Amino acid sequence: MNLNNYVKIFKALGEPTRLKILKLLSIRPMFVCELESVLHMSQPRISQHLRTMKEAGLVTEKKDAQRTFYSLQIDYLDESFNNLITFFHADLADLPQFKEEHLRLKQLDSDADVSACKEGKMRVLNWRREA
Amino acid sequence: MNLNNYVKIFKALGEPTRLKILKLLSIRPMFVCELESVLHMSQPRISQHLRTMKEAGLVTEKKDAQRTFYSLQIDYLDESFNNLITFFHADLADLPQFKEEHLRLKQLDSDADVSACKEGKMRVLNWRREA
DNA sequence: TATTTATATAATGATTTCTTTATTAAATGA
DNA sequence: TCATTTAATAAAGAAATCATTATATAAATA
Repeated sequence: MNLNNYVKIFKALGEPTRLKILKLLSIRPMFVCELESVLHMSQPRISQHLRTMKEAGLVTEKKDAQRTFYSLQIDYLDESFNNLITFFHADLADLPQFKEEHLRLKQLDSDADVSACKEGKMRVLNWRREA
Repeated sequence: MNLNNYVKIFKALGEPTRLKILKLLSIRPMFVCELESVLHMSQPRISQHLRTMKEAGLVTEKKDAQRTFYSLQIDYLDESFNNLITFFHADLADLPQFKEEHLRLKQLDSDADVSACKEGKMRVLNWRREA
């Protein structure tokens, strides 16, 4: 899983209306109009949040005639949590998206001049002054 | 833990720059200037994101002379994940913040007229038409 | 077929978020 | 003391997000 995926999932979770919807769906799958009745919120508001969560993979939908039935994907949520923890435990060298950062961190940890601020003497090799 | 807490934590996680900072802090605690060097990002940008994450409880700081040393609170992250899963498994009746929703859901599940849209005949008791 | 129902989508405005550019503050060192 | 280093904070503008109102679409029903 890449960074953008995590951003999508956690951004979807970081909003009070969406958390309320998810809590209700944790009880049982529901139609949009049921969420509307229980939450006392407008239908577009609920539909738009459901779309965000669908795109994040947190819910799935199933059409039933003109209604739409939404289900919480608790397993995907759980898996995403585990993946993020794994991501934090991963070696930087194994994360292609952190290639540059990995190189610079190695420098920082090995090269006294570059590590600079660690010794309180950042002077010369500050990247802000390069090119 | 209440809803606002979850919002803070997940909002903090749902942003690419912050995820990158957290990944670096997962390797070892760092000074702001180290993050700056490794990420090649401006100091205020990093400091502001660190503040957001500190307020969410994801990182802690320790002053060392004029520098600040930031640490990832991976245990708190893990605990928060578990808490959210527990929240989703909790009985609605046990969540004071969902008192109204609990009542309305009981109605929905028991009262044919109110459950309305489930049967495809939402007509009379739509909350939008009340008062 | 015309109307109603259920939901999605679009448009708008208000608020929030993010980044940059200053500025401030506190500790260090010449 | 005066300049430098490190980091926090403030101000400002651009972009994204959220809720509302309005509209569109598609299925169900009268």
